[in-house]
Amino acid sequence: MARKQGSHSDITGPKVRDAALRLIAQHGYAAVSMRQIAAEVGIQAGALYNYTPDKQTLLYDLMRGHMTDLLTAWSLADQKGGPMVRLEAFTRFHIRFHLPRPDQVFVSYMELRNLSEQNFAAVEAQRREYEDALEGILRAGEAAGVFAVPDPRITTMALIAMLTGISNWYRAGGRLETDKIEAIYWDMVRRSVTA
Amino acid sequence: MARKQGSHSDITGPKVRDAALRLIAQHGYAAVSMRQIAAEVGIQAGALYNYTPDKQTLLYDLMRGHMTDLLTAWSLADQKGGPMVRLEAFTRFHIRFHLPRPDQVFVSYMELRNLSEQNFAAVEAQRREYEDALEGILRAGEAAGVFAVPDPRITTMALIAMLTGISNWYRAGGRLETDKIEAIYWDMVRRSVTA
DNA sequence: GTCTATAAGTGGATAGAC
DNA sequence: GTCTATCCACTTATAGAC
Repeated sequence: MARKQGSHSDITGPKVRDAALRLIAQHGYAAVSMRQIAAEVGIQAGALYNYTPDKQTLLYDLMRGHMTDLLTAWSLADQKGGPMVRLEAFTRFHIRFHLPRPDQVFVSYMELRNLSEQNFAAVEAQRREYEDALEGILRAGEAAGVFAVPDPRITTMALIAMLTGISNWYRAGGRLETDKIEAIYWDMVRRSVTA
Repeated sequence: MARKQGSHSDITGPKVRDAALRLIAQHGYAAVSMRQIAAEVGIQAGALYNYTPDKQTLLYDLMRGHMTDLLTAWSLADQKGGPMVRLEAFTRFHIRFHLPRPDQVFVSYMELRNLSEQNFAAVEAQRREYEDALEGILRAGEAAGVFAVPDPRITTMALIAMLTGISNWYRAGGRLETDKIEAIYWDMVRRSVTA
């Protein structure tokens, strides 16, 4: 189907988000200008405002979208079964989901303070929902006598920090395959919650 | 000893660094202006340049100073003894050093990308030195048969991420005492490196 | 949908008076 | 050592032509 010259909203929209994500991950939200994003896309700065009402909303959409993707993917990956099975599923899921998305991880953990109060609250609620998924698994395991976890909330924060920290050093094509990384971390997670 | 009016370099210098640290931790390096820092100190923006040649150097001094303090403190806290003793010392030291310094931790981990290439290399070398201290303990324990650590480098990164992550949720005066937090994390660390 | 032009304001940094 | 005043590059966002 023929399309009018200059009408590219269906392709330019994603390009704007991609460029914004890459540039913000590299330089930070405050350090990136709308002109830089526009230049990366190949348009003028004014045209960006066809795709976002303002810069703040652009950041919010990136972070909100990442968390929504994460929660949706986990709801599909969550296993039926005992706490040990579910904890292994969570561990492997977290690694597999985050490793291919270094820019999203970086932006989602570094730019929280640049969200407006309302936008921060919304993203924080999503993060809490994800943390609660792990905490629920730990509590189920503690109740079943499979885990020895004196403080499930603290252990949740400790495990998520440990797993998310992979993104600080992992580089695609590096020394270790994803499978090997999963195995090493699952080993540590399992040992740290069992007596 | 009498002092000339308006001559306050010995007190203004620290006030500039304190204000910069607090503001950068809260809003981010790129989002904080020299005018804001000056206002926080109670001077005009131009006077800041008596204490730093430029904004970049101010950030570098904060991060460099924090890492120097960390390395110096660890060199004093490092225990003689077996790997288990030293690992516990490292774990408790890391927590005790970082918890009272939330702003330094935040800035040192979030603003790396805003350092110039040279400044980044210098800070990164200090961070590597600290990581290597832990890695050395893990390797000694593996060699002695005390630990079961298949990949000491990965375990180093995992443990530091887990411990540093405390700063993401810890608030002074919260539910848990520092001693209790130390105990919970040392328990997890110990279990995760032993078979 | 994209462009050019522009409004209105802020950024880091410097000069020179005191 | 601190001030005021200033330079000028750069910021987000909008208006209106095409």
